Amino acid sequence: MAVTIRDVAREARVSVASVSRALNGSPAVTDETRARISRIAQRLRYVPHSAARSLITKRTQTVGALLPDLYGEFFSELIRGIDLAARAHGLHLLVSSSHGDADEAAAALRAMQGRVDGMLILSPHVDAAFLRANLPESIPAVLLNSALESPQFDVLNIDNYGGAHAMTRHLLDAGHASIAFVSGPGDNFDAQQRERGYVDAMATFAPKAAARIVKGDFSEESGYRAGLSLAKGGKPPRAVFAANDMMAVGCLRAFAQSGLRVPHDVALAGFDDIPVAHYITPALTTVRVRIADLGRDALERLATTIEKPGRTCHETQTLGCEVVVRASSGGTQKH
Amino acid sequence: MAVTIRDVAREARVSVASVSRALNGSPAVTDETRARISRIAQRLRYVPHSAARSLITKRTQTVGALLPDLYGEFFSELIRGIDLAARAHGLHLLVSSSHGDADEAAAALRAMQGRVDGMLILSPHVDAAFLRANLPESIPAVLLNSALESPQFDVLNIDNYGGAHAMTRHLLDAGHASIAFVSGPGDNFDAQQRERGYVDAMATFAPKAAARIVKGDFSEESGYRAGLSLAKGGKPPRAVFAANDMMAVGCLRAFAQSGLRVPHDVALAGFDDIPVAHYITPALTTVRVRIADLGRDALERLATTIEKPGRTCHETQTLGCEVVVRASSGGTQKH
DNA sequence: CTGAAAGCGCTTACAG
DNA sequence: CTGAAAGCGCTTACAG
Repeated sequence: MAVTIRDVAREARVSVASVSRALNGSPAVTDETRARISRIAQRLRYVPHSAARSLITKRTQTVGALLPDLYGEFFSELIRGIDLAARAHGLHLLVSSSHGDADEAAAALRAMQGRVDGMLILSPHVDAAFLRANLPESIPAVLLNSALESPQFDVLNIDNYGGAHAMTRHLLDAGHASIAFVSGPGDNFDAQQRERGYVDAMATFAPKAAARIVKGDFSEESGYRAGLSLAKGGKPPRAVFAANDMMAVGCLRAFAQSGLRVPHDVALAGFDDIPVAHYITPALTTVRVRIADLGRDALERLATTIEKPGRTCHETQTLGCEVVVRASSGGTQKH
Repeated sequence: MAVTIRDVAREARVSVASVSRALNGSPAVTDETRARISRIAQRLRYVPHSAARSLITKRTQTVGALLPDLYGEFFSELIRGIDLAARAHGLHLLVSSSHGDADEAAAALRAMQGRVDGMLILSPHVDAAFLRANLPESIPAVLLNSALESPQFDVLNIDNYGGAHAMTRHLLDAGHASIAFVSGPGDNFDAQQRERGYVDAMATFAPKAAARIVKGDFSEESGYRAGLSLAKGGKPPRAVFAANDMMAVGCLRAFAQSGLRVPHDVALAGFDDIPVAHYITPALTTVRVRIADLGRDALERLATTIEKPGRTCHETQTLGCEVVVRASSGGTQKH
């Protein structure tokens, strides 16, 4: 049915070995033969059977991305960055997401085994024990946004701490003496780091002002509730720094409803720089994370590891963030 | 290195054939044997080599998604829907995007060949000739949002026409007698359909009012320019219907800058219902497209075709849209 | 430079 | 119910 290497060989009156060599660029073939074989392969629309090739080369030319979810701008940007870099390396991309719990993530990891030459893993369920149990040692992997600091793995993180630290400092520098923080889910790595950044910056640059933290869970709704509680409290802070943009959007709604004007009565800042941050009124001051770059860098690292399996030096790398000042913190409205 | 079926067979003191049968649920194996083999396979962490299996079964348990891009909410939602359904069917998902031109798309199609059991194709470069040249007849495929109406393929479209028609009618019903339309790129299938919907609805329900079309290209910037030209024109329309939400956002900016209040002076509507539509002020009236559902339906169709290759009846199906009334058209603000 | 042959790890008629 | 054997479509030492 499908045309195989034998069909090409027969047509070209050579052995299948020669066809293989010619098409794979082996030097042990005359240019003339190669040209003739190539022409015939093209005419026959021969495409090598990837499974057969994988079986013998032990390579699939495919990388897997294990993600907890596919919802929202963060993941689409991440995949975009990965995909772009994968194309550049001639690698296919297998995605697997929607893992509600550790068992599902483990199953997904197992299902990918043998189908990929390496994996990009971003999952809240991943810890050292999970990886030992579910990831064969032999398969190259890069962990994204992981608390894990093991010499066993390559880890690529966003500088949540530095970003939050810088934002807190920026708000203080802008003259907002009291800053409240709306935190993310307690078990979320990003959320923890951002909170630490806020707390430390407060301790360093405003040692007299008390840190004030209201709990949220990254959802707009939780930001709304946090905003209401801050607005109703006896003494609203001069600035509110939400651990992500969606909660900042919720705060904004709460403040508007409570008669607090942003930035006049209270400055507001978020984290992530999702598109909405730019389009709401007032535009949201936030910390920009170059998510596509994260995906690209992760793939580059993985590709390197795949190509040089001998390399044993695994490192943890952190990608910088950038404070973006917009109207919500009273700064100049920048694009 | 990796554990193979032979290792399991040796350990269980049976033939590889029995291991294969036991693990694949063949009835020709005693429950006892199966249990023992399963236990051993598990202990050894045996995972069947997918390439070897594919080579003989001619199945990869993988579907490919060919997309022009991965940028923005539309594609992330689409992939999310596809991924969810794929998981449910036990299928892996290979994504391939970023095809700037027809040649790149063709190369991507070829590269996927042999790696997937079927394809989901969404590409502006795809037409009948392209598919004839690059898609083997034998491989099941579902086209998304394609102008192609061929009995050769399954096609799944969004009801761009119906949605635009309904929105236009809604605006007219709400009392906005003059409606201007900001069009999308001329060569874009969605854009064409939306424009047709607007034009036809105007002709039917407001035969005396002239249709008024300003060119855009789906970008926020083009919407901004269109908005400026409408605001500056001698007589601004009572309502503006942009062919997508991003252009509506641009219009809003232009109107605010020109001193036109929305919805008081001019009503505004978009198409897509991206998240931003909900969060801008005033919230944007728009046409909601259930993109994740589109992805899911497409995968279901593909899975059906893969499972029953005999089915020759290919059909074109259209997914309905829904008018979402928010503050920008003066309607009740609905969530 | 070219070919015959082995072998990658599976599945599945075919015997028994 | 179980096993020996063929074969899926490739690549790559090994000879020549």
